[in-house]
Amino acid sequence: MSDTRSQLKQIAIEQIRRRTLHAASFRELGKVAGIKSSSVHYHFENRDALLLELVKDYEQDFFIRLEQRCHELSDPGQQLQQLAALFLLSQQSQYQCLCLAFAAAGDETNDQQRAAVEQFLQRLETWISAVLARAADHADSAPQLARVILSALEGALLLDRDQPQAPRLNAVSQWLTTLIRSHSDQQPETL
Amino acid sequence: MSDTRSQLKQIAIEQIRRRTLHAASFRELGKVAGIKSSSVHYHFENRDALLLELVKDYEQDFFIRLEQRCHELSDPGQQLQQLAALFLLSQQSQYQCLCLAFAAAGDETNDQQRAAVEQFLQRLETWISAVLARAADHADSAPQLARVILSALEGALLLDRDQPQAPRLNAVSQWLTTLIRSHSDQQPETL
DNA sequence: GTCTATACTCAGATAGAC
DNA sequence: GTCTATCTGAGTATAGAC
Repeated sequence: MSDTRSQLKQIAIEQIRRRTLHAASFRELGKVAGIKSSSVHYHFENRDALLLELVKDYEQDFFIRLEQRCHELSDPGQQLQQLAALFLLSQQSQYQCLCLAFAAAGDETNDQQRAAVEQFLQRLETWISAVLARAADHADSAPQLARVILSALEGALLLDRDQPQAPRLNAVSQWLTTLIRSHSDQQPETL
Repeated sequence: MSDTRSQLKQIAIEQIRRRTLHAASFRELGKVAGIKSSSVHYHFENRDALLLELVKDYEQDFFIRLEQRCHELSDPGQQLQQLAALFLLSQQSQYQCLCLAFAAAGDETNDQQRAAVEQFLQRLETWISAVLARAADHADSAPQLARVILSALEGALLLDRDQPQAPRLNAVSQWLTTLIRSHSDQQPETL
């Protein structure tokens, strides 16, 4: 699977998530990988093609990890916490959400890339909504609440950039637990 | 107040909020204003100085508008709705939050600028928290809930970029009304 | 205040040698 | 696969003419 190629993709992801989309230039990728930018062009048709590939990979990887974590969990509240844990882990590693970085880049992305980002967001919204629907009597409001939760998680991750204590993301994570508690019957044991 | 200077600042704000921080280059500002980039340098020491000025202006303008809207409102629920309305208006005009654009720009900003952004965020958090504290019995959780609300509003605004229907931001706005309803005694009249 | 001219750097992309 | 060399265009910034 072409070692250099996948290495370049990994470097690109790091640049985007730790810095900005803009920072993932062919020159920079080459510099980090120890080759010239012209050699990077050998592995990818152009920059836009690479970026699109990254978004699609990201969606795959994200949901694989999410499902792995929720795999043997039946409680909706615990599943939501796993999602929050994924965001908290990301924050601790000083990683942004790749898709949010794309969203923030605005017209520096093309239509295909924007569509791929939107697909990721809607898939995650759908996932959250399905979890909520199983949690309580709020089956009607689940899609709406899912949008709020996604917005809060993504917003908090971005706002807590350079904030080691992650005050916003922790607040969101904590809020999620209270949300589920009021939606389901079970009592919390130890917090 | 130097017409050209304030015009350049206005153009810069538009570039950042409609596109990205990156799009607010001296060349671009000059092009839109009809002068050369070297002439832009006459009005601002350098780009970083301009950007810092913009963030400080933004904080001022934002809270002036917010206070104007809440001026003769005593109900906390209505005040929160005015905040949401500000975000919805922004979305309709296809404007991002300037501070979120800075946050997303990561290391393309300097320490001073990041500090100014963080100051804006904390001031808004404090404002929301104060409103919440007056709303109900949740005085303890007000600061935490304020962080969730701010994250949700900012996140939704960014996620709904290029989404004319603004599904996330509308969901957040609606969620805010239910929040207050359950926190206060009064019944909603007409939505 | 604005211009031209210039210096330097960075970006994407391609041609052709090895 | 990677290199050098090159083109084009964009960015910050400065010096000095008008």
